[in-house]
Amino acid sequence: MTPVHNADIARIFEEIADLLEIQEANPFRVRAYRNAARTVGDVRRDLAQAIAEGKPLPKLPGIGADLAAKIEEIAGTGTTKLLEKLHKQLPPAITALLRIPGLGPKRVRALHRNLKVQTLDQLAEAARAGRVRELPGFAAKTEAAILQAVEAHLTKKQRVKLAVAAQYAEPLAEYLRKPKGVGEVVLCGSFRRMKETVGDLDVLVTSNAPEAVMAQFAKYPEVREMLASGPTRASALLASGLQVDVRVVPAESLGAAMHYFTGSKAHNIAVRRLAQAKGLKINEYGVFKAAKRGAERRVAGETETTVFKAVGLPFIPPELREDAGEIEAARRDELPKLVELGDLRGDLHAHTKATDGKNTLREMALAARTLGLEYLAITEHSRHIAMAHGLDPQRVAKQIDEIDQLNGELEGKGITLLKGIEVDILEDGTLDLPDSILARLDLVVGAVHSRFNLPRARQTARILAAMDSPYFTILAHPSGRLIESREPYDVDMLKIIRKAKARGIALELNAHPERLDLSDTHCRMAKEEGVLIAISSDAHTTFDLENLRFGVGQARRGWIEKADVLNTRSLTELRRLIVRGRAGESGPARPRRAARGRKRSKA
DNA sequence: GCCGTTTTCGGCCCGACTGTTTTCAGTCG
Repeated sequence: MTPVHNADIARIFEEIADLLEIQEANPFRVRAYRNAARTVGDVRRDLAQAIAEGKPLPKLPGIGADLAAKIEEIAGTGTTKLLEKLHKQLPPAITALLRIPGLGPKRVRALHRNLKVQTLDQLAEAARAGRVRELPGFAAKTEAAILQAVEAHLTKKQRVKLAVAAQYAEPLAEYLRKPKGVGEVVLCGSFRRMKETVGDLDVLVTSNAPEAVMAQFAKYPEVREMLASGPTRASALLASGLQVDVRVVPAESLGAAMHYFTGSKAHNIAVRRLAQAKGLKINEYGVFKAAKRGAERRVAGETETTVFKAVGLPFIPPELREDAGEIEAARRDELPKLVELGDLRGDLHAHTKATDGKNTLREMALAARTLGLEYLAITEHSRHIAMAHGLDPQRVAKQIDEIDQLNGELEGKGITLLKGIEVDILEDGTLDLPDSILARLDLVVGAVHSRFNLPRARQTARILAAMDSPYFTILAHPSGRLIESREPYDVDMLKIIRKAKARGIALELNAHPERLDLSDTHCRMAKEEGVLIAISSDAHTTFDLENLRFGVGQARRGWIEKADVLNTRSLTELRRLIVRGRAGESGPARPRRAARGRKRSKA
């Protein structure tokens, strides 16, 4: 049997939920399985491994005796009798039909019962033959929509990277501000939460003339197709393929609507549950208290702060709203004070024309100064990266001289270049340049750029070995993933984080929108272990320096505070921390302390 | 299927839009 991971258990619970739903089982039973899937999927500890080691299953919210037993069963056998039973009653492939927009459990059940549809292909076939429209509850229009959706599903669009979504979202928001009567236009949803990818854009508009907003939206030149359109709400597909949902609310509901449309869904559910316990109801128009004879009294909703206050919480920043412990932390008034872009005093990873960058040393230095940074580390690739003209020791020495000279010219101008390198970690864990040259640099950023598919143990050992170098300052893009296009390499991140702690090494949060690596969960892990994060642009052009804002967004999602970030330090303090790291002291990292806010109770 | 300093039974988040079963179920976010 292949090893069972938490994601496997989660997938089985999801499948059970889908199948039960098609069978019209008790919806709360279905929800219990969906909640369990999410909970298990988010747990950091490998449950099957814990069970194999004879440890008791931790108490997880929403997992009672029955589901706990099923987790143990899946851990032991890779499946559960309930799923097998459901597979005998319904074709396994049928759950794929639920992924088609417009098809829920009721319709899937009808399609299966009456047309014997079991797969997406069979569904497309039935729709083309005009058999779907003959079912009660379906008609020609529905049939056409289903057919189109099934065909589109085969060329499923990827989620859009945050930085890409920003390019579409910001001009649209500007456009929607034009009609008369418009107050605020706020981009909500996962975009506001700074998630690394965005599924669709949620745009909130306050206006006393919603028709004008809807009309304006319908005329937006980038709208390819209106998917739905009512007096206060509309959805459209943009030419870019991005779906946009626009919602108009009165100004007095702005806070409630912002909270509602920012999500996450899990966070909203948790907050509404709190409200319910206080006899309150929250919707996108406000917070309401039941009054006499079924009437309702509005008690909050103008701003998000009033919404949170109504349920007894301080304001929770959008990036934390994942129901990942933020509500518990808020209740105890222990929310982190999240790092902000303005807290960054330098950038510790950048390239120039000497390798694969596009700008000169001077151009990069001046661009960094323009952004208000006090220092910028130049960290070129090392010789192993031939295609990027990686530097050999002679060229590193030459750049050291150039930087010294430029720093002399820039003296007193508010920007200092640091001499660094992005040195390759070779397959055997050695570094791509000799100590003699590394010793002459201000900082050494180590990175994996090859052999991504080594087995977990070897990949981990490789990186741990590299971190033994006394010059190693920062581990660059620690997981190696490229969002939506390359999976992270298989490593034991906890071991790496603990090694970083022991050696006084910082972990990079690479702010490039393709990477955003560390992930938010690994940021939290690093923080809990007392390891500092370097939020770095990995700039290859002067423009790239502005990507730092996405890195900060990701750090905030990872509960990172100013003090957790290496490059919020002054240049003097930074140099001191690096020297301590070289001395083998528990360098940049600061003393471990209790995690602020209980971790997600599910984790 | 889970959960409980108001409960071991009876709750479990809520409203808009669409198409069609003309008064509302199904789906979605």
